[in-house]
Amino acid sequence: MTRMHYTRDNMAGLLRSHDINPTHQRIEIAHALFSRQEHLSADQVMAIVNTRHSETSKATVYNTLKLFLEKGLVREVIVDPSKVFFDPNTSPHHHLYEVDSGKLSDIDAEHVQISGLPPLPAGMVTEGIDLIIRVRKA
Amino acid sequence: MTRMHYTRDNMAGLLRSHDINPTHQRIEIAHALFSRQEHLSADQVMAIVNTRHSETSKATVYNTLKLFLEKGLVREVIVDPSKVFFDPNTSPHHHLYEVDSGKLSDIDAEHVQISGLPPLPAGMVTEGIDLIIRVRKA
DNA sequence: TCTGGATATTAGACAAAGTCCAGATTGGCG
DNA sequence: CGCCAATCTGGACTTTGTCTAATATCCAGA
Repeated sequence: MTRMHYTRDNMAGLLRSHDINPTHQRIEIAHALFSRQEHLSADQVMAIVNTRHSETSKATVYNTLKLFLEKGLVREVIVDPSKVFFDPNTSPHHHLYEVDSGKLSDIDAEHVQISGLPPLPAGMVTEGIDLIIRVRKA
Repeated sequence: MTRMHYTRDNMAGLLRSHDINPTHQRIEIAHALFSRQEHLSADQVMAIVNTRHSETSKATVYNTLKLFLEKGLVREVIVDPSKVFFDPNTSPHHHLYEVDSGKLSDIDAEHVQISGLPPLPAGMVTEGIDLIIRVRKA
């Protein structure tokens, strides 16, 4: 994958390619996530988007993040009981969570192998596998 | 491990062996979790404990569950962004989460192998590895 | 250009999970 | 019995997220 700049113009294209109508607010929110390539909570997204010029409401931030999720533009990471993180990296990967600091980082799934899992219950399909390594200072 | 009955008397012993003062409320809460061998949320624990005679306050339920957690009596399972589950099974195992129904079940870790993980950051130790298989109806 | 309707956004009320605190209860022990 | 520490309690509070009804925006077609 070629490196690209996460300009707002490119965001519009990205949204369109995921079948999302690229409105002003959606572009700002996508830009917040993708230009940072970081895991952000809804709160953080709202803070970032609202330091820039245009104001975006809480409802829109939540609506938009949910929309991005449905359209496969971002992934949800559930590591902290108090808030959900949104991850602009949708390629297969796992997570390393530093419990003390709350820092969350990616582990590329390419070399990780999980074997010996029992068969799924009948009529079920895997929606996703979340592997979280929780670490703390020694 | 021999099968045992999770009587309230046995709960007192269990608590003591984990360095927890076995009060009336704590025994009831432990009993709720261990006699069912199920994953329960704080809400569910409170509901169960309060259908029986003695009333236990919300604060006590939360305090007690946190205490059990610190003392290694239960494990925390974070799969649902809206509530934490407490797991009386502390032996190494993973989880299967049925997204639609919210049903959560155990996967014995004995035969599951996870390989190829990168080394931990310097000065960090693993606190736990959470593997969650999210499934849904086909 | 004007208009209608679909889509998107908004403020703010609301809900649910969890925390916090100051006062009341309990229980063990001398 | 009376004391002290540990525990428990109700209720106010915080935070994350949802809902709703009203408004704004956009665009296609006349």
